[in-house]
Amino acid sequence: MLRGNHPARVDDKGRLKIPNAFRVLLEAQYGPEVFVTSVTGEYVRVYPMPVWLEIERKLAAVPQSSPARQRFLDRVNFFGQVLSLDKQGRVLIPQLLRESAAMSGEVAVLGLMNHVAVWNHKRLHDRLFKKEPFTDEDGRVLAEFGI
Amino acid sequence: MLRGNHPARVDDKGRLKIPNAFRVLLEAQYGPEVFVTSVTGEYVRVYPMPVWLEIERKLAAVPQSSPARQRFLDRVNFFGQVLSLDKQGRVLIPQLLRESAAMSGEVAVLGLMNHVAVWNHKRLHDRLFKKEPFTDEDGRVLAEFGI
DNA sequence: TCACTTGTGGAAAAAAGTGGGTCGAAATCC
DNA sequence: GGATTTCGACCCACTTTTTTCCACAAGTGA
Repeated sequence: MLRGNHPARVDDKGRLKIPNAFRVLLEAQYGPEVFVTSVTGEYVRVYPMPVWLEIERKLAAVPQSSPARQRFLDRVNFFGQVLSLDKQGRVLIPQLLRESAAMSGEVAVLGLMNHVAVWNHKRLHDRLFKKEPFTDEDGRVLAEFGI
Repeated sequence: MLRGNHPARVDDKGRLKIPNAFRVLLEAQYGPEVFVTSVTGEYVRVYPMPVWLEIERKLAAVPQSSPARQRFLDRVNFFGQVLSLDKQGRVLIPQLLRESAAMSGEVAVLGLMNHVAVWNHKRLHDRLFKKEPFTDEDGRVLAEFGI
């Protein structure tokens, strides 16, 4: 299970090094192939191929796709691509994603159980701590779960 | 059960020595793996892995995550990492936490039953005695509980 | 004082991450 | 169509970081 944030960087060629802590788990459990995509273009998600196939299966099982669901799928496909890790454990982020999701320089690779999300570090930090400052509501949640 | 404050220090390499009083209890009851995180970046919490998994389980059980709760989780994940104690009973605090939570030099390791909180000593002291001076209200609480 | 535990610092080894270079395929432009 | 450029795949070598291990210092109690 993938958890926590391992910082990484996207180099000038657009290659993202998957931090080893994640890479080892991913490869051991799911193999070298991944599906890279984004819904909003704000950040990128990297799914191990088997996990992505399962998601696809679920989506296909829905009998009549609503317009919203259809649009969603179109978006995912617009940005989507099957990739595999190179010998150094890197994936080449497609140009389209690099631009919209600001995949360059410092990024945060977040473990989300069976896949990872990749954010431009600054973008995520601003979002979590500047745009959305700590509130009383947060305090309540904190107390509720003892975190 | 972990209680009280054991001072410790974070060395130049960012390694935090878990005071032995805590370490022995932690390892004996939960093993060497911990989840280190923070919500605000102000201070750090170190959970034995089994304890953290239990919290995760509880969080997952909440049916519809509110935006507040989701944001909260994102924050925890942003600062989080799975680590394990080395042979000397130290954990390497991730850079991100070292910076935001001022994890260097003297720190206070506070026992909170099933996990510990780690504060920069000065920061905690200032907070408790300068920013939040002792008030009549405190006196009342003190009397109420006979502390 | 001596044995023993706890905490500290740092060297050496191993692993992880980084930066390019080359080559071939595909796209682009005369 | 042929020359030129761009881009991605693959590979190699270097640098940096992390881990592991060892040894010593300080503190404690008998």
